[in-house]
Amino acid sequence: MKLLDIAEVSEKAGLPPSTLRYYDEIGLITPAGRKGLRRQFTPDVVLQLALIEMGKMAGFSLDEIAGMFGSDAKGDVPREPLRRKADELDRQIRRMKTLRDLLRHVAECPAPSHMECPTFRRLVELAARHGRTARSRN
Amino acid sequence: MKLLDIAEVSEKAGLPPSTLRYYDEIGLITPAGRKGLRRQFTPDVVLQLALIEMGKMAGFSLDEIAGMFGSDAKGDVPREPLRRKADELDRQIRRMKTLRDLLRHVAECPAPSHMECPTFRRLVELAARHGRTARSRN
DNA sequence: GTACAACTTCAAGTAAACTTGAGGTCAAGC
DNA sequence: GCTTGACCTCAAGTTTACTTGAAGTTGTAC
Repeated sequence: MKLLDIAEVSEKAGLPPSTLRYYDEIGLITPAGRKGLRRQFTPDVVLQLALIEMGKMAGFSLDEIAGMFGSDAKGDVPREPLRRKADELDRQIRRMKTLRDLLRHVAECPAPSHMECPTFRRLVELAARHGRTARSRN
Repeated sequence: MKLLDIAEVSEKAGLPPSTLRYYDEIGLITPAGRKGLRRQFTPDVVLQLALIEMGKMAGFSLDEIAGMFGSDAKGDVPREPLRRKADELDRQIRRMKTLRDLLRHVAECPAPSHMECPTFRRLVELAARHGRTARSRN
């Protein structure tokens, strides 16, 4: 299995080397080894990084992402938290759809101020309700 | 029209007063007036705040959010950027659905390490492709 | 066998989005 | 009319996620 050096990973993942070093430092990714001082990565790391990017875009912190996928070696990831995160994602997807509709509406709507447009208000109120049932304390 | 003081807004919006003052400071929200030193808000601000929260969860910065909804008074929001943001949201929604499926799969999957599970790899590769076509430089 | 480009470490800096704390103001109830 | 608690301002601190820069190391090509 051919190993990649940091520049290759950087190019394939579209992330600067400094970020990869940082991720290594905090334990999000781990080089397969070193050649001299230089980190050598397995090709899988590119997939891992894609996963990390996805997690970030979904609003999870690097810590949370590490919690989801980083705890290999133990073999046994905590399944219930994962299911809860998936549910949280579902709620968030719903909110994002509302926001998308809202943006499209605003781009179309001729009302002078958004807050004066009944369609706009209805959409925001809808979204607010979704938010309320979803997020609680912390 | 009854005005709300900061504590009432704070409670209705689920945000600490310090955040509301900060949002005021950066111009994201604007009190209708002051009673002495105290900010007085119209009830609409609660809806605005819900909107801001949505934008944040969708990964937009406060600056971007201000750009979407803050530029009232000019009457004329730039429509094309809004449509582009909506499109970006669509792509992100797709990625989040993949991530959700991924999480549900991991919660179910008996494979010792995720990277060894072919279903997992397929999903990540799928998502990576989505990401690639979506995000370019900046 | 030496040059050099690409790596390395480590400390410090940056940006966004808040929070905290000290010290001050003031509207409302008694 | 005075106390009090909720507000205020302003500066400084915090967290997350990186980036930058200085100074050192090393694999590869010549």
